[in-house]
Amino acid sequence: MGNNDIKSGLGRIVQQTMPDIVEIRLREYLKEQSFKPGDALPKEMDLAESLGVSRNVVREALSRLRMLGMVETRKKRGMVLARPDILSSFERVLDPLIIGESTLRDIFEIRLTLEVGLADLLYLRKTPKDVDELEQIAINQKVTGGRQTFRIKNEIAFHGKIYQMTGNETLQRFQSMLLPVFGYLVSLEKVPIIGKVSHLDLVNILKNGTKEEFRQGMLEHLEHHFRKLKSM
Amino acid sequence: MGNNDIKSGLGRIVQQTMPDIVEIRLREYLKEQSFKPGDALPKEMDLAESLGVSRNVVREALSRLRMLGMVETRKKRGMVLARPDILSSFERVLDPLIIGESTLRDIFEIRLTLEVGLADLLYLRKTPKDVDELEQIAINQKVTGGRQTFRIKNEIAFHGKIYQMTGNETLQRFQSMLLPVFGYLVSLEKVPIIGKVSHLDLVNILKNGTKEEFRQGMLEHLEHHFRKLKSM
DNA sequence: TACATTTGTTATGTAGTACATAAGTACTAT
DNA sequence: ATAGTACTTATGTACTACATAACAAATGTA
Repeated sequence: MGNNDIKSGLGRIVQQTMPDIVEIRLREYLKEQSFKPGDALPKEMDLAESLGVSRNVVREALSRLRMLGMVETRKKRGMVLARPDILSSFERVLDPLIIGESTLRDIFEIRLTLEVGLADLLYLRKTPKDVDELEQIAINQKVTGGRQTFRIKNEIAFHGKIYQMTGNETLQRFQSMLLPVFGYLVSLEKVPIIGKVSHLDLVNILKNGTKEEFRQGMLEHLEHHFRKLKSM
Repeated sequence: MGNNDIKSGLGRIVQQTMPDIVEIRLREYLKEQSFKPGDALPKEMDLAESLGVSRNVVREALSRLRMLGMVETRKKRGMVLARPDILSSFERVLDPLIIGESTLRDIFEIRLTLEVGLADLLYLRKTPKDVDELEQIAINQKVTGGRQTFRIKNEIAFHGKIYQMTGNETLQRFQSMLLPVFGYLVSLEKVPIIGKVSHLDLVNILKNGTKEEFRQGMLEHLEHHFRKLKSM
């Protein structure tokens, strides 16, 4: 067994520092006291005193919560619990160069899973206007044709539009922040392969076909990706 | 137009503090210099001097990156860039009591989307052993029967097992950290409704049926949830 | 020479003080 | 009563000091 196995199996023992502890305590405190967005928090000095640490440490912990959007601070008025944006924290660590290869593949699979599963939301919320716009994108692709950069841009536009049509804002933002990851993966491909079902085919299904047909169509559109997964 | 519209439309102008700026600068720095996991960072004092800020500010920024798992610090050895766990940062802000209602619904939809789309991965990776275990869970449910707490626990076990069977670790962890959210949503339900397709039905499809049948089965299993979405 | 122990150096971790700044609050004058 | 002023207070930033851990070098011993 190589050294790598040990590392990934055990992970490093990280000595908890005071800010770590204070961060956790603060989270617990906010929960226990069932703070709601808008409520005011005690001031830094009081917290430091209660916890028996320096103001410095408290500030580090607060800085973290602030970064996550859990609290906002204003001079003199003190701190207020806020409603964090769940995805912004996610975005911060999502860099294809930093995250590991297995995670990269996981994320790719999740995308495929989502797009095949999207059919129901799509048929629930799609509007004729949306479908028209999607068609325009698909047509544009056919016109501009093969060139690589255009192809990728259009690919993004098409699939992005589909996510947007679901009316699920979180999903949409999730997809948009995954784009760099896919861009990275596509750049690794040497020869771009085109699926059996084209974007225009998908649009036509959306116009006249059923949910099941769309799912099947999307599946075939993405099929070569799934084939690649099989061999991994 | 009510005050609420203004608030949600504009959002608060947040004055950027020095730690905010330093955090961003550090990220840029890491990217530009194309640091790889394991590489050593400059020491705090050097950073503070280069950036023209106090060590305090640098430490706050570093504390944030440390929380996200982007850097690890060890006494004397300095800091090294680490491979962040993309989901742990996510987990920190995922509290059903804090996140807004619309986001809650979005997440719920994402779960449904995922589970319907899972079929392909599932058929790609499932083993007879997995299917047996899943069957056991489904049988247990039938035996223990109706009691509420058991029912929920079993529901979690069943769907959790399915995620596990996909072999996608990220997906699995994602699901497990969403559990509190669903627990919260279920607790809001007054009368639990059972889908047309039971867990045992799904197991049988997994044994003898096709991917398409499974997708259809899962869809009907979750159908009452989709119905609820329609009326929102 | 090889190994164990001690000492020293250095970078991070924590505490504490000081002051700037912004945002309320109370008070005053027209 | 309103406008303007002075005061108060909590956060933001800087600086100093020292504890602690980890590595490095030097010293001592077999």
